[in-house]
Amino acid sequence: MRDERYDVQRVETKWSDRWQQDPALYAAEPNSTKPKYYVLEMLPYPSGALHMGHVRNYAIGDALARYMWMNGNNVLHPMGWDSFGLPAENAAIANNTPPRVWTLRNIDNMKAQMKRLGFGYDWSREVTTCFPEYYRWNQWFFLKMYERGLAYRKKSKVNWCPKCCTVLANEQVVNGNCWRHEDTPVEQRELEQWFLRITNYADELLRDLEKLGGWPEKVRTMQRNWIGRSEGALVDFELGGTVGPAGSKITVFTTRVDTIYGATSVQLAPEHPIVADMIAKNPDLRAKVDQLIAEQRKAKEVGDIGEIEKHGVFTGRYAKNPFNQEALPIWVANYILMDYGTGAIMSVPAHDERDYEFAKKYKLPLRLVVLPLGGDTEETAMDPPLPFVAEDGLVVNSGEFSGLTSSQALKKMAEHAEKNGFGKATVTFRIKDWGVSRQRYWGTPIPMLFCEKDGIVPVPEKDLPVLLPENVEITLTGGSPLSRVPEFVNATCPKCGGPARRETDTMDTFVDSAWYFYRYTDAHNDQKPFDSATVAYWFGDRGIDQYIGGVEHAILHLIYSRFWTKVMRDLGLVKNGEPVERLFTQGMVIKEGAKMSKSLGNVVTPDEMVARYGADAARLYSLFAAPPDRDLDWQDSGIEGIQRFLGRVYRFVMRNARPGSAEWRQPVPKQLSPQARQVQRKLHQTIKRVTDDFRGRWHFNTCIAAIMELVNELYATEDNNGQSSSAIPLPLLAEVQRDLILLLAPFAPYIAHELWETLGEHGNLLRAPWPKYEPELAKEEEIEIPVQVNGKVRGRVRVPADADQALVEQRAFADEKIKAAISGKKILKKIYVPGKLLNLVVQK
RNA sequence: GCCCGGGUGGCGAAAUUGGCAGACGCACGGGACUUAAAAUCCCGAGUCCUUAACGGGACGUGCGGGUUCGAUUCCCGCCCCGGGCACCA
Repeated sequence: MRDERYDVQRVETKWSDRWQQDPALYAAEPNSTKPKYYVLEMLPYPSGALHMGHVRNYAIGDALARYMWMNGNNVLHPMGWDSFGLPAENAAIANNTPPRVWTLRNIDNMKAQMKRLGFGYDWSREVTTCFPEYYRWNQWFFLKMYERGLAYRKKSKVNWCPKCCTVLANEQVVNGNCWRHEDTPVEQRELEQWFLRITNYADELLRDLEKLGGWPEKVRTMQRNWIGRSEGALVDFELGGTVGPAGSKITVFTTRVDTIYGATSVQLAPEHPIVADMIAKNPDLRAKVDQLIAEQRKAKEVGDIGEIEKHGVFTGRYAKNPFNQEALPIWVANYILMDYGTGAIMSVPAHDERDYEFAKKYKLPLRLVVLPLGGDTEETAMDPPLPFVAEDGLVVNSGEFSGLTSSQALKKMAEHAEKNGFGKATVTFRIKDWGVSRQRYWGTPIPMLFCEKDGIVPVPEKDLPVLLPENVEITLTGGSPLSRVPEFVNATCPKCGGPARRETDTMDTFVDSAWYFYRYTDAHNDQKPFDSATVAYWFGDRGIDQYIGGVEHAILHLIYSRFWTKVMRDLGLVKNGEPVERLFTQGMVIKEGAKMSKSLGNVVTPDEMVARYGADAARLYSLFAAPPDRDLDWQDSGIEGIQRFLGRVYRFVMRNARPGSAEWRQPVPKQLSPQARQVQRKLHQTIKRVTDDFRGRWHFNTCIAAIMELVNELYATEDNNGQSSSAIPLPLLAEVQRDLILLLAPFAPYIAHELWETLGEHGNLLRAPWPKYEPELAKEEEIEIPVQVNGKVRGRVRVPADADQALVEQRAFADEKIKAAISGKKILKKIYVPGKLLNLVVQK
């Protein structure tokens, strides 16, 4: 009798070895006539080892890829390594190992882990971003952008992380701290930096979010906030007196120019350039302004700039409101930010919360210039509670604009300002150009030269790649490590042949991940980043069919990728305007309600799980324990249950497979015993549930639960000897086992392959057709209808599935419990929901 | 403060269109097998009250209201947890 215990390690290593000997197994097919499907999981940083979050991410993607293969698609399912980055340099210092060696060792280890976990990737397309074969195209794109004015150099205040010893993009600053060092405040430094003009695309990036119906609303909202489009007007206030250069003026940005007659002061950011001029003329101001700057910096560092106590100082100067020629006092205030708008505002205390608070504190006048629109009582209309900030209202006390609504006035006043040369309607964005220079070694060298004679000169395309030199001494201080490598720095100017100095900064690693998924389609092209026709095949008009990753990349990686795609489209390289059609963001893996971390000692590692329970169990549990979009609380006892379930599947098949029997491949008889019908019905209901979820909401936890129910049903047919009941004809027993294995295959490929063989199947399981759901066979013949009396269930009746109301009522009225519940009461109403329930409403 | 999620047994969760709340799994209890244990198989189980027992009853999806024959599901008001944004002018 074949009833051995499931030897997970034996079976999994057997198949793992077989799969590795067959590289074509998971490869996309060339010249395929099948529909294409591109499923992608976010590539990992090779930090050393996979964690459970990776396992969950890849288990979702791999299940989908396998489902798509089984449904006859030509699937592209690649994997790669986001392998530039600072941790490699830290490790180099700590272990005295070159970043390249450390990185490649990690890749080897993580790749072995992935293979052991059974993820089906097309390794022939593997992309490793730290290889010159890849990063030369980063450099190529950079040159293309430079040609088009999309890459430029400017001196600017930048975010500097003292731990990384490098610059951070705005996106990499979290609450004033470094995104990698959450306890390290970012410093401001003035540096010459390379920027990519993402702001050129700000409007399109915002607009196209509307097209991304396959993205989570949450991610779209985050991007919308990040882009931060705001319509308003610029208005010039001329400076009175002699401060500043002759004829100088302060330009304010406002979204509410309709309230400009209510302005009672002008407020400047402490770091506004004109403040420096004022200090020069009036040194008494310096101490106070310095204090405001300090307050602002401190608040930014702590991350509560939103709660800073408002302070300000009057400069003693006045500026002229161009609408009514009124001289307004100029103040410097700590709640005005230099990096938004123009760093200057007009203060309208009657119609702005912040201005109101400030004006109250410093006893500045309030002037009401907008009243509520009709509908309000006369009294509140004339005297609304202040500040009155409603979006629309009636403009009053505003010269020729009085009587207009706010929305009319916004337009008219902007036009008026433009006609008279002191302002215009404008749009500002919160998003800034992407600073890509990093003063680090382990990244893509920026392909630029500095020549004393010719200035900034791009490296000619034919000289790419600019190779990252080996054997570079790495320290975390003193700026770019490359600047200390003379062989690298000293170059020849391609224009004049004279000496030139090479750019020693490297690129932000988000450049690498901004376009890597295009490279997978044509990973070995040494003439171009990729062949456009090949990309067109895999991306279609709308991008990657399904992208899966963590929500932590909602703005950084995903906004850069969208930008890069639009640039490539404008370069004529791709046709799609967006990189990703459908995006899925999975939840985090936590343990005992907390993030897994070494300090909490609650880390569960994939290696440990594979060794104890096997890859199938680890994958299945990570899909079973919660719906994939929610956080998953890892419980060791939970994975034990999955292990038990896999053992049940294994033992059932080992006991009931009869591939040698003559009947094994016969068609299932039409006439079946009730018990056999029950099994057949359950099978088709299960096929429907699993298939529907793959096509729809991806609640794999309920798919797996459904498969468990099917297995429980099968166990219920077994007699005491562990033999399936003779009431189940062999052809049906064969079919239900085959389909069970097929349904399980996307989630637990190892056991599925093993048992597929046990069932006498020799073909490739990955290409076996997905089981077909037949509604007729899934149908119940008899159903139970709950009968309610006044909304409470008082009994149940069994009726044929197609019973009409009359029959249900007849059975209900014959039921003792129902009779008792309604005896002597008048029936007011009968509600019958076909196939669902009968509710009798009786007099109380 | 604003915008998204979420709140259901001892625990992870399910209920897809307003129709039997708690599928599936964990932990737990009982039984079978065993010299014994492990493994395995079977059975039980929301809470409370009641009954010798079979059974019966009430309550129950964060809280308070509402709509409805009927609400975990829809509406209004609140509380708590997680995430994002935040003097953005």
